[in-house]
Amino acid sequence: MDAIDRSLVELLRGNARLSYAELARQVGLSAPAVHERVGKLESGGVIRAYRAEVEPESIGLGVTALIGIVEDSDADTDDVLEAFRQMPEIESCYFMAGVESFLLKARVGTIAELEQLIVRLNRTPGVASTRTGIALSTKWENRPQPIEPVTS
Amino acid sequence: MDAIDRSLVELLRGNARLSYAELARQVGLSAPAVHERVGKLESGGVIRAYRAEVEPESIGLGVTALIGIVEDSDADTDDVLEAFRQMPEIESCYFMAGVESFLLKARVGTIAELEQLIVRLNRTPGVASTRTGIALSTKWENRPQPIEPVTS
DNA sequence: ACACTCCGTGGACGCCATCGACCGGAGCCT
DNA sequence: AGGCTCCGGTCGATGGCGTCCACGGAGTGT
Repeated sequence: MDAIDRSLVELLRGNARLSYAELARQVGLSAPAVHERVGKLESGGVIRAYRAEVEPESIGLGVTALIGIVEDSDADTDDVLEAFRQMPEIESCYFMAGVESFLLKARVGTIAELEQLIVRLNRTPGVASTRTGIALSTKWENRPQPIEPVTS
Repeated sequence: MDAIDRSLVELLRGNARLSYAELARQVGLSAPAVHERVGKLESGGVIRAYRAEVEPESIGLGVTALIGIVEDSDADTDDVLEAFRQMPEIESCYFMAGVESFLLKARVGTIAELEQLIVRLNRTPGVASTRTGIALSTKWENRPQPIEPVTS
């Protein structure tokens, strides 16, 4: 993970569809060298995936909610997690410090669907209570921040 | 935005680096047809960007926090937003219903940096108070959910 | 029926991805 | 020091891909 690798990661975070040839020009290596480096970043787990970022409304997901979860004192956290994993509406899941063990980011089409999701969450074994906040608008999301040149 | 467009969006959400030729095979069209459709999805704002998803720890961003912001009663929301926009640590920014006007997802390298960020947030004109939750671990993030075949 | 538009196909051509061969420097053993 | 090995790069070749363009059929309004 040297300076060139960091440049490659930064370039691909900005535009995942850059060709190897273009990446090579940007970092001053040959295309095969870049190909190999990127391959290692992928198999080494640094690059997890390449995703198109889509306007949620246009795929029928206009409602974004952030939901805090309080667990029962005797809950099995792994089971709760597994239940959440089965709910495709939950796009992100953080295990948090604090009273609320989890914070979920969920996306649904309508408020009615959100209601159903919350009911399902509250019914989930191990879940004591939920607290839902609705995002009225998303100002930005997953903005990549420039990589600080830390020598590691 | 027909069924084929939805397939293309779904394929690219799963893997943004698929070639046009491969997309074409998957949806049963020719490569130029796919090229044109994807171009229209991009310029029409449906596809906003293509990003590599990176393991945050490996780029020195091991600490994730979710921060709720309460505004002063006389705050100018646009100014507050603009101040947030200047802080690269803030990866996502949602305008929320409820007492906390904003919910921010921030990523920093260390707890010390988080402390500095919180201080800066509290000093920001228009910000009355902040409430920070620390993510101990990220179970998953930005998992794409399958597109429901809504006819719109 | 005609013309127009939209959206696709097929062909062509230059660039790109990817493989294999080669090469030079770093580290190490003798 | 000399030489071995390994790592990681360049170079060259080739098959596939991206992308432009000309063409054609379905649907539509006049």
